[in-house]
Amino acid sequence: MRYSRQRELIHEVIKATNTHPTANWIYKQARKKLANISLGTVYRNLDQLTDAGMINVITEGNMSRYDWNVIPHQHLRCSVCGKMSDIEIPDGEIKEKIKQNHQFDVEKVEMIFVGTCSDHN
Amino acid sequence: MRYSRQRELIHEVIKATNTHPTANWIYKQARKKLANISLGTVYRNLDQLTDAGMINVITEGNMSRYDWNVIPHQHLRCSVCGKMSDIEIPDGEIKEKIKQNHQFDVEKVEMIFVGTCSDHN
DNA sequence: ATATATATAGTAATGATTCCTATTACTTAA
DNA sequence: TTAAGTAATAGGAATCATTACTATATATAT
Ligand SMILES: [Mn+2]
Ligand SMILES: [Mn+2]
Ligand SMILES: [Zn+2]
Ligand SMILES: [Zn+2]
Repeated sequence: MRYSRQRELIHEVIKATNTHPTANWIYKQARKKLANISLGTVYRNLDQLTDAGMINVITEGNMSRYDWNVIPHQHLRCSVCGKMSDIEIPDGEIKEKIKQNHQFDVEKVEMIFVGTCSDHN
Repeated sequence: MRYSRQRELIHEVIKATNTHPTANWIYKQARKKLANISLGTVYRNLDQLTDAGMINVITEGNMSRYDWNVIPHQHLRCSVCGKMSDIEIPDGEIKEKIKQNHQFDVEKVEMIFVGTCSDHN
């Protein structure tokens, strides 16, 4: 994967937010710095950055969301405002139980807790 | 929601499999009994059955999958063969901790454990 | 049996994502 | 410092899941 200004910019955009943005949001931000970057380029680089382990992708729902935080963690999604926030859940014990009870080797854990965030009391 | 032969058939198709099928798979099965049922009808009824709590929908990945089992449970997805199987994870304790630590009311828990199933040893 | 409203089939539209291709721009080695 | 060689890009077309539209059909209450 050789250097490109576009990929660096896309990575910077993702690193600058905690909102778990969509590809289109990243595209719009990137265009502010590089007026004619294309949406295809954004998608291609998001895939490459994901494959390289430099970002994470969250595939729940009808649109993928991207995350600069590659340390394993899980998410709370508010069904009222749509905000997605981080939560740490230790999953070593769960993985071990799944291995024992189902003979299933867990590589990746995806938990989404849908509910109402503290902004709506 | 008034009776229709199409909705009954769609529900029957879902109840007859443990594969967590997609809308298109359900459509193809349904056509075997009702040759000109339309895909739009399948989608509309899947939504209605979901809203009525008669089936569940799994929204991980790029296609929704449907589940006759409405008792809360979670899923293992094999990245080799794509098979999706059920797993029971007690989540009451997790929900309580999320409430205390994040002031977030969890309504729905979606966990997917991606890995390798016992068919590939 | 009739009226009313809901559901359907068939088709068009949408929206996210992927694919295609001529051109551009990193990178490496003379 | 050039000049390949090749990976990456912009722009646009294509794909695929899902949703919207609409004229017709059907369920259900009276
Ligand atoms: Mn996160
Ligand atoms: Mn299930
Ligand atoms: Zn909220
Ligand atoms: Zn498998």
